[in-house]
Amino acid sequence: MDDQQTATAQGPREAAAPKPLRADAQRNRDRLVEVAATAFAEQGVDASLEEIARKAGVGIGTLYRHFPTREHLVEVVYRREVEALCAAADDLASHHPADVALEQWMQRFVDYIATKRGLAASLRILFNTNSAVFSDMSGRVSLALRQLVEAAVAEGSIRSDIDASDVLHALGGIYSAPDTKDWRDRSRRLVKLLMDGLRFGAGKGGG
Amino acid sequence: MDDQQTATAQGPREAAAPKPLRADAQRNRDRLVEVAATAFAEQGVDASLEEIARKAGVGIGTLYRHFPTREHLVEVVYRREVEALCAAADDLASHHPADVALEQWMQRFVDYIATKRGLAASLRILFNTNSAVFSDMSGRVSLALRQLVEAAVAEGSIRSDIDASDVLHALGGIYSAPDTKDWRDRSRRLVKLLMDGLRFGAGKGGG
DNA sequence: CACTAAAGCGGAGGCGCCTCCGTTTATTTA
DNA sequence: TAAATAAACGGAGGCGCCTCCGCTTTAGTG
Repeated sequence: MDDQQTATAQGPREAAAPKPLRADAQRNRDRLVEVAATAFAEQGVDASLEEIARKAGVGIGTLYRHFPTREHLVEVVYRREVEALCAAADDLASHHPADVALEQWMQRFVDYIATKRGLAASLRILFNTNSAVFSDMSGRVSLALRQLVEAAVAEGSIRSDIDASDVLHALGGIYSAPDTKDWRDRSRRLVKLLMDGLRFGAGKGGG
Repeated sequence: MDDQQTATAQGPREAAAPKPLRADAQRNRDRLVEVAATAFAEQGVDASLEEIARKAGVGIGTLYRHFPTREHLVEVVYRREVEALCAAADDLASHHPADVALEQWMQRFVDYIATKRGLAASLRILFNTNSAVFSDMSGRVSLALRQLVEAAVAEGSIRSDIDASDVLHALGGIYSAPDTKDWRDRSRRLVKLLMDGLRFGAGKGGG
């Protein structure tokens, strides 16, 4: 995740040498992504690029050299966040009982989605333009979820007659829920409810 | 079609009094639509609004008063063109044998689509935002087509074992064809081919 | 360390977007 | 026709986008 370029959509066949950036360039690039992540979260994907550059302490020209279009920048930020979400799965799994890890991860998922609501339209454009990005990312997310669910089933802390895709389906309901003011709270409750259901009748000795 | 406002998406229930525009306002509005139609056709929907205003001989403020967003203007232009296309159907029908009218209308349809290729993405945004526009417009187009087809069948100049929806389906193929350089020519040939097929085995005395 | 080429920087400049509001004009009323 | 007023005009101004290119910094070489 901290690797340098996260090359923007490699050409169709093979990934040519990504070529290491000069130290200062790398620093600026990281700064820009960092600032952009905040800006997009706070103001949506229409946040001013000039302001992002300013806050990152670089010239607008530098921003454009690294990210020739707004979409490039959005994509990199989006990837980074999905990867952080997936990394959190491993982290939670190694510090908590499996069912707790699952629950906390789902709550974090809700938080993540919360920042993306309203950006749906813009993201949809991105996905239409480059649908590989979307399938790649959603693949990672569902992999992370599957591992958490399977661990919890194996541990016997949730019931064994469901699988990851059922849980994903339930989370899908969260995403498509109308965008009301109390969306976040309702979603958190929904996750709790879901966990209660999952824990109910868990075989103490595993599936 | 020369009516004044072509109100931009009336509220959900009922159309309130559209209120006549002042004479100068009407004149400016018409001018803007006229110029915009040309500009969009030549440069795509990203044509400069300031330049459109300039060419129409009005200030940018006037343009924005009439069309608060770019999409409003695009929509009005789009409607106007669809209506012209449909009106052409009646006109052709009353000046030519039905099969000739049908053929010429389809060629004109190809021309129309030709100007819209590449704008697909922008139009899709419009339709996502306001899908009523799309269904309304496509309804008009298919009505026009149906009348032409039925007249030709009745006249006996094309075969009677097909109907308008078959023809529409064939035209759909044209639209979704890849956007190559020779698209227009290929489409014209396709229309000819389609007409040959339609004429083949036409009952001389009607269906 | 000095030197150099390549890589990177950054902001001025030109353009477009859109809002705001003082000025102009069409229409109504007397 | 003149006055009154609501409607419409239009462009200056502030901001953002993006390109272009002269200047600076880094990484390599002797």
